[in-house]
Amino acid sequence: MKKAAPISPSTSTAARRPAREIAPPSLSAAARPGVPLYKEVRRLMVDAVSSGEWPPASAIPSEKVLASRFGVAMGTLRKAVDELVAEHVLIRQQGRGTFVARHDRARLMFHFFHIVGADGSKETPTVELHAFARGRADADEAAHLGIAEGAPVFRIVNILKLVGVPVIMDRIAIAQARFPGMTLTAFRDRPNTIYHLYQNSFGITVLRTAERLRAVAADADGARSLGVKTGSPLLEIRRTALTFNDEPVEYRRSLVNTAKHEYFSDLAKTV
Amino acid sequence: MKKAAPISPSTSTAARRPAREIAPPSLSAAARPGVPLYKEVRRLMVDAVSSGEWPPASAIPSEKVLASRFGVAMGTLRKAVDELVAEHVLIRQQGRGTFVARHDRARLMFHFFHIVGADGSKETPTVELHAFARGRADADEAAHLGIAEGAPVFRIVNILKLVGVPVIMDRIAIAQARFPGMTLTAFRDRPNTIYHLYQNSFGITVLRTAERLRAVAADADGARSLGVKTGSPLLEIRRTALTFNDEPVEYRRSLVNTAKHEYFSDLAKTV
DNA sequence: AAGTGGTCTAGACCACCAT
DNA sequence: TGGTGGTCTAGACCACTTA
Repeated sequence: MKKAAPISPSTSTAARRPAREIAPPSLSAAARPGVPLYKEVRRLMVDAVSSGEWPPASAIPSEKVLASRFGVAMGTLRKAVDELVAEHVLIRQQGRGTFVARHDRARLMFHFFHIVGADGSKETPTVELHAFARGRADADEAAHLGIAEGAPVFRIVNILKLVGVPVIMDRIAIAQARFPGMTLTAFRDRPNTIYHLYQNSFGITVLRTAERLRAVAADADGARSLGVKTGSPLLEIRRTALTFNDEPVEYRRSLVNTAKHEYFSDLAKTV
Repeated sequence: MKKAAPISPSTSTAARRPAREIAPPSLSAAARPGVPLYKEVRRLMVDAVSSGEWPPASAIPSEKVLASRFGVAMGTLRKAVDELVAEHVLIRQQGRGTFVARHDRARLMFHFFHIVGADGSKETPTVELHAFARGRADADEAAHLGIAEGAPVFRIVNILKLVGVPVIMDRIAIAQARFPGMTLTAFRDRPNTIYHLYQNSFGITVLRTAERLRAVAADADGARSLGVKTGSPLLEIRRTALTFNDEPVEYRRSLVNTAKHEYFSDLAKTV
């Protein structure tokens, strides 16, 4: 076995290790008792991604190389990669390699944009920045961002238009501590999606979201922004965007005019 | 190799087959070219479940037995089972066996009931049957049930109460052809959930749902049923419930009073 | 003690992509 | 042609449940 740094053949919890590795102390990362080897490999790979060793869109080393680097068999390495592919952290491409997932427009639309036309068609919205301000987190924002009440935040208001008609008003709150140096111009002039900006300029990758929805009556502000009468029913979405380890990074309150659009939830495969 | 009925070592598409199986014709089910072996195994297992050979809650044969029965290696068999477990068709229990998933109350609440309190807590609702009737599918129902307009349907109206307060009005439509012999009493006196009734009395297992949400103003009927004023904002959910092969089996329109509750969507792991 | 699923190994050949 | 991921094999030992 010419492997480099076997993670940890130590505990008797995981499956059989080769006999010639009965004793050697864990070299790089000690696996805790009860944790399968492939989970430990997975953790090391998440570290490599979130630390920036493997930046977005880059190709990671081949499975053969990684198996050797971690001192595990191909099957074990693949099981770790399988999980990260399922969570959209990595993307496999047969014949080409495995890549760190990048937040491009297609991914945003597919995974994080749930408003569709009445016929189920999904259009890309045009985004208009209406406000960018510094402030201090209120209780609601603090709770959902996992920060202290009164901690400094950025607040952004966007109006999203579909086929020229305003349909969604987004009010976004992010912690200033997580996005140091964020500016109005960075936000306004970004050539790509907002999650792409988070990822490329601040090293924050949004992996999943939790959303809570309710029907509300339009207040004066919402009514004006979306061109409906005060009191009209609007769909309110409160979204928390999460990164690695389920850490919250963005809190977004959206108002949606569902007269000609709707929210689509495909609680699909393998939830 | 003392395996029983190797699925199909025929085409050169899948990976290596043992040399001594170069020629033998496919015995039970011919795998089509380009289809991996484990997908074919998976298909056979789905057949066994949906045909009733493995009824709900029953233990399926052990992995060793199944690998032999299908003439594949354990790893291949496990890959097929992995998928069905991820889709909640099967449930693995270490040391006990693998079982066909059953529609009990816990599963309903976890996978198919998305209304939570303002604090995120989930309570089990009490269900009141308000109407049961035969009718003919309108265009909307026909489209979502995959049947012809005018085809016979059952229509059920339920009021769901949380802590004694009516919060949800469900209007359910199902094709009579799929639920022969369905009666008011079967519906009213079921000791378990409605999906449990579908599964046990009609052999229909609901696997997943697609939901479309919008905010609407309460009409007279909805307002009366939910105890709110006409015109109040209500959350409308239109749900299509699907079984194997994504066949629609139930179309449900719900109205939800989201004054003190909300819809929770955890577009979580591995969507 | 026997049987089940859970993890892991150390390979093999295949399909695909880039060169 | 060489390298990548995709599939598959034939085992092993471990952890857990049940009897």
